[in-house]
Amino acid sequence: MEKKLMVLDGNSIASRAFYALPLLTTDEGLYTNAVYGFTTMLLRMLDEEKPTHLLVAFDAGKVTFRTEEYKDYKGKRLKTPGELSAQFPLLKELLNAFNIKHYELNGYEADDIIGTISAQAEANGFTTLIVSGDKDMLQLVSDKTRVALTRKGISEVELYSPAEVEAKYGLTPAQIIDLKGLMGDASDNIPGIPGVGEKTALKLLHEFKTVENVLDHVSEIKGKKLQEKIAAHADDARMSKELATILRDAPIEVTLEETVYQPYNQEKVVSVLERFAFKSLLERLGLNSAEANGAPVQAQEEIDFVTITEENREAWADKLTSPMAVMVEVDAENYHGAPIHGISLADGTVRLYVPFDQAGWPALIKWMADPEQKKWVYDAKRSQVALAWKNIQLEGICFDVLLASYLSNPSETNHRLCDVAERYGMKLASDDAVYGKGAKRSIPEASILGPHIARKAETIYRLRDKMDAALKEEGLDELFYDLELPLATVLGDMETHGVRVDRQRLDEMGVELTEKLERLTKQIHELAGTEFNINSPKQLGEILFDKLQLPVIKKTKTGYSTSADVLEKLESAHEIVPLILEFRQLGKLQSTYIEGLKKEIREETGKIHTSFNQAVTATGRLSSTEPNLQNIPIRLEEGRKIREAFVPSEPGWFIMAADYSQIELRILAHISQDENLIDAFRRDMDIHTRTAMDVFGVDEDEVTSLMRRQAKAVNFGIVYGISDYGLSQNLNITRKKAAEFIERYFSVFQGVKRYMDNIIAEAKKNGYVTTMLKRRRYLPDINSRNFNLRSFAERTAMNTPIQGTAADIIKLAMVNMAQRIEEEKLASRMLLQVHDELIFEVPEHELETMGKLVSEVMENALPLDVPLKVDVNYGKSWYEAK
DNA sequence: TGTCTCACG
DNA sequence: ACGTACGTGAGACAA
Repeated sequence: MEKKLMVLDGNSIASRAFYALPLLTTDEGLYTNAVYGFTTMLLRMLDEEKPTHLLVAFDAGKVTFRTEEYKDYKGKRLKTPGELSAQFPLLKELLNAFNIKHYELNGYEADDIIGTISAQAEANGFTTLIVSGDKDMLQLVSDKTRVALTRKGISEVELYSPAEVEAKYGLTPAQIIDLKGLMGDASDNIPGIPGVGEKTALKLLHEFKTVENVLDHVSEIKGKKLQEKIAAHADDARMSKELATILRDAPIEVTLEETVYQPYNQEKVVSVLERFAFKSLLERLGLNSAEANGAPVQAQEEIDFVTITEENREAWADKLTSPMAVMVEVDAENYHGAPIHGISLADGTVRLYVPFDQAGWPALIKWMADPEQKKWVYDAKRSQVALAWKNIQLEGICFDVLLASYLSNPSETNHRLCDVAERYGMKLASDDAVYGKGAKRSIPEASILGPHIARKAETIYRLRDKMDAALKEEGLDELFYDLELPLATVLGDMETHGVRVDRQRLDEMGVELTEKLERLTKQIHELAGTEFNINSPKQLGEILFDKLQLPVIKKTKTGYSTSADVLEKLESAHEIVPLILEFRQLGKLQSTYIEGLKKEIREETGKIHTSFNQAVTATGRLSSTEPNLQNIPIRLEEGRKIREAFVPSEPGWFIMAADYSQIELRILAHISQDENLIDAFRRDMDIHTRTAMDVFGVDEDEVTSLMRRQAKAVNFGIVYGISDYGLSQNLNITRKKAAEFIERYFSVFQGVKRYMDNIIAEAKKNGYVTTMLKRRRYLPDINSRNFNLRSFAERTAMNTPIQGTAADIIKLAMVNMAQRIEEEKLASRMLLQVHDELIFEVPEHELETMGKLVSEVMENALPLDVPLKVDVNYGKSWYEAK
């Protein structure tokens, strides 16, 4: 059998885990986050790699041969925090329980143990995988030895063979040492050459291969300053290289035979995991006998219910009461026109299951359509729309478990009924368990299906009071009852009505695009000198950067980046590049919008029926799927033409589009109370021009188009939670320049600055931020010691109240609009929402009324200290409504 | 299934 | 020094 050694860098992974995870403690007061993170990583790698031999290497003590040589080695490193160092004994205890060999050697680092054992492994025909968070390890990569580096804390690893090292750095593994020699390593206090960072070091190595060779050819290096620096620090470079070199022949006493990975004693492992309170790991290893092995399906309580038949239904008619939980079991993910298995009902005493062939039960039809009969459901819109396709009306919904769960934590992606139930201490079999997953999905026999659906209604019934209390507790009840719940009905009506799409128009555009794409394909293949798949980033990268030798601007995990911003920088480098950009643009139109949309036109109605998802985004926005009608092209004219195919569903009608102007910046003005920003909007100025005037200190007529463009980018940045790096990327300017813009912005808009500081402080204190309608988003990483996680949370804290309040406002406008259309008995219909705009179809004689009504309702949805402004346009298609 | 790319606000 | 703009969904490719 093939021998496979896995070596883990104990110190590196444990400290990565420590900084990536919150500081977990057990009841006894043990800190365990590093141990926990290390263990999950270990188990994952064991699972994926299935090694035959296994070793964990640790550093030993402060004094190593490297400190002897260079007293400042690791000199500036912050002391290991006590909360971390206390975890190493625990980690070793856990490794012992798992029967995993660990080793440390006085005077040497874990690196050297790893370097030595892997050298021995290579000599003995092993393949080796080294797991670490330290890039230095890449120098050990070879045909037989791979390195897995942790990414994003410890949640991912990136595997390196020689090819990946080459792809990422353009270096051989051995040259990694030279890289360190030149650039140094601040965390280990290895000096390198001052002023030489990764970019310069790579450039030098691509040309001269080694540190020694660089030093021998100083005079040939471009840049006088650089030459001087290198000459002055030649010894530093030599020493740095030496320090960075991992030993392959340390005097270790551990042998390969000792690292054989053997089965462990379950009792010992259980006792250690229990002491550390690693419940999820116990479960993962199947070690907490009862829960992990017993199927949850059996754990749920049996309930009594009656299945409605032709014969017994008369007797149950008067049991349909108010309130009652209703579960409409729809067969498919996409509920438009989908089959329905059945409907179950529960009111605490009565429990009914109505197979769908009994759905024509007159008492039920009447009860469902009666708005006075209160219904509690899971996913109101799904129930309403699926029934509407069967011409069954559902009214009177006054609780929705899905929406309640979403509001209680909009960052949660899983709101399945079974999981919500579990969070509230109840058991319910998952749909996956009952129906099967993927290819195995099937409808179970009636003796399983009926009880499952009946249990769902029962679960909804039991959840309602608890969830209602939870909503009130968090101040989310108004948002829920007055906004989200009524909105579900409005959205359901919009989806059911659908949008008329002119298939012929799409066909015509498709034919034109096909011709253009064929021409472009030929030209591109000719210029490349070979035929290849232009849609494959891999093949395209090879053509551009290997064959045609264009300069590499950016790389991805898997190879060269060929994204539009990279290609735009290469546009003048080769005539093939603009053709590829055009191919990409037209290809996207063809596949996603022409072909994609045509597939979504329903036979039954000749319309497209999207689904608005009301419970996915973390900010409170809607999203749209199958198809997504919130990303129909508009920015480029060729794409915008797609909108010509979106037409009214009645002859002679019009499409009307009403969009909020700068709603997010207006909200920012209101919540920050920035005087300058408020003034700008009260004067109804062009906000980007005004920003340019203030930031660049010029008069209105001196604002150039460049200045306005840059000011616009700054405004976007402000809304997103500004960072100098992000702005520099967007504007293609240096980070320093971007930082200057931001500083100048904040000196003029001091109220905005104050808001940004305050909202972050608030988030740190409360653990969440809120919108104007009290919608809440939790930010668990806001106090993280991991810079990346924390920064992300801070930007989110700045952005969410703005984006979320905009979502609140347009949702209010939608509910109000639907009500006004009904009250005023208008024929017009709301069709779509695209975050800051609403699309309607309107008969000619209602154009004037609707134009006024829409702007009135939208502008007054929520009064702010600045006016909200709405632009209304209409035309014979969505394209013309501009 | 994950990755890349790109469409929108 | 770290490595990023905020929020989405879909199609194509390559395992």
